[in-house]
Amino acid sequence: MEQQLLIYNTLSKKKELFVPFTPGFVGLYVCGPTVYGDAHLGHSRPAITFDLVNRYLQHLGYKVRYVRNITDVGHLVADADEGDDKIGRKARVEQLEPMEVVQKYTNSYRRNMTQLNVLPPSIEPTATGHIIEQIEVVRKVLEKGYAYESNGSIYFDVEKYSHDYHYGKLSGRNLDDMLSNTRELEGQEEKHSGADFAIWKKAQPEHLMHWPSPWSEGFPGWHTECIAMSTKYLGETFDIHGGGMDLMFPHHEAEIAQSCATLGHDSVRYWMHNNMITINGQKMGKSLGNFILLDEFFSGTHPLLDQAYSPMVIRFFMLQAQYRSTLDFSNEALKAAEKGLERLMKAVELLDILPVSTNSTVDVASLDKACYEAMNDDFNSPIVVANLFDGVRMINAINDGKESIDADDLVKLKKLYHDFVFDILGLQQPETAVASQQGILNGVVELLLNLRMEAKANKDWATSDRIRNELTALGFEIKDKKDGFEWTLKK
RNA sequence: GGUACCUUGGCCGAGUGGCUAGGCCCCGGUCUGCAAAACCGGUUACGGCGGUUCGAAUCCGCCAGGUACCUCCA
Repeated sequence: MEQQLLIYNTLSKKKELFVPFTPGFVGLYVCGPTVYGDAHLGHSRPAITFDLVNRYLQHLGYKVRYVRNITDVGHLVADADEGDDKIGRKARVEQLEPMEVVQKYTNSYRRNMTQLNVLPPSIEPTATGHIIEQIEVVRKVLEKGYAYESNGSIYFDVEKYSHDYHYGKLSGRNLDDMLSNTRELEGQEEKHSGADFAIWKKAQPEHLMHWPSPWSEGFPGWHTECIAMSTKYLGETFDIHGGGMDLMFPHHEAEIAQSCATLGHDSVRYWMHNNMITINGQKMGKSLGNFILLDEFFSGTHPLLDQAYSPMVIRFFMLQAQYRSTLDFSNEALKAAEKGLERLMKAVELLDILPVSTNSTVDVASLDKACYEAMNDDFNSPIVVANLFDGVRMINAINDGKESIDADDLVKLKKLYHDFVFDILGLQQPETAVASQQGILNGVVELLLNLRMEAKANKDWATSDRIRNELTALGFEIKDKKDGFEWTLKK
């Protein structure tokens, strides 16, 4: 089935029909993390957003090359250009080699992403692995005349660029406003204009990370890594570039500038930006001190958290909001997501034991259509989830004998849930208890419940209630049936 | 100060000119010895004031409140 996918393009501020540059193939580039600390909740938003994009494009049959970089150099701390490199500073604080810092936090980022069931990208290039390519970008910008050297550093000449191209077209900014509003910062005497930005920085003696270049012993400046790596792996024109909204300016604006300056045209056809996560209505941010690490969510150790939340609850919680909306965190909202996910997953399990009839009283085709329509409308996952919950009611009704389904529809329904719940939304059944203990546990519980059956037969309610209540207190859920029982161990 | 966005029921969140998503919570009912689960039903909405329209949560204006970006940020 041919799907007409609409993607909201931040550049045009409109939903546009997605047509890949090369039929059947999609090039997807997403700004990854700067690895100088453990991943927090904010990192999971773009990761999950573009995992959804990646998964859905693949589901539609596209061959996707998904590139997500690891930034391990080149992001400066502090306001002025002469601040430290984040990685270098962290290395000094932790008494580590810079690459040890990089390795440590790359590992923890990948571990968290796996926990969230985020599929690994096809290529995960690092900035330090592409110094040569970045130097080449700087060289080309110089060659085209859109940069100048100043004391061993190279600056992008924004004013000159804006004569020939539109600087600010992505973020809706205008250069004159920017110039008149630019803060007076120290260390800018090397720049011709406040709007200019360094694309190569001469290293000061205290810098731990530096490389030789035609201009100085130094390190890449801002925004060059993405253009260098996206061009290398996806070509001079590629389909989708994603990232957080906070990167629109200056990062992505500067990427466009470097791309136009070196290639003479835009590289990116569809710009996608996920919105921010807020906590009590305020953005999470390192400088605000209100960010919660993913590991803290999974263990429930942060003071703001009432309890631990499993990675799948975090994932499901995010998918219940559209990626372009802000999403406000609260314990109440996460607990609601946890219960909802449990209800959804129970229904998915029921699919395997649903009674089959000779005719259907349910409309699987409409449900299927509604799910695809939601995804095709700029990846509207909350609508998909809502549709899946409509289906949960359908599944439960069939299980209760109030509706019926034929074999053909049941196959379609199973495929629908498999495709959307597992393949596209990327949800997983919660991990089961250790297998070796499972069998013993089953036996013990069955024994107790059989005793309870006997007590019930004798109308010994005190005994039967005691067994049930104490099992419930231990975390079991007991369901009485007409001629027996069912039980599950929650969590 | 400049620019952009947002304000939906107890909570989270879709929708974006008429047919009032969905989840969680709450209340009733069916079932049950009682519960739980499931199912059925119900309650509570579109920040305020104007305007356009046969009709506005949806379009326009003003006001109020909030958020983000403006070289740390996902």
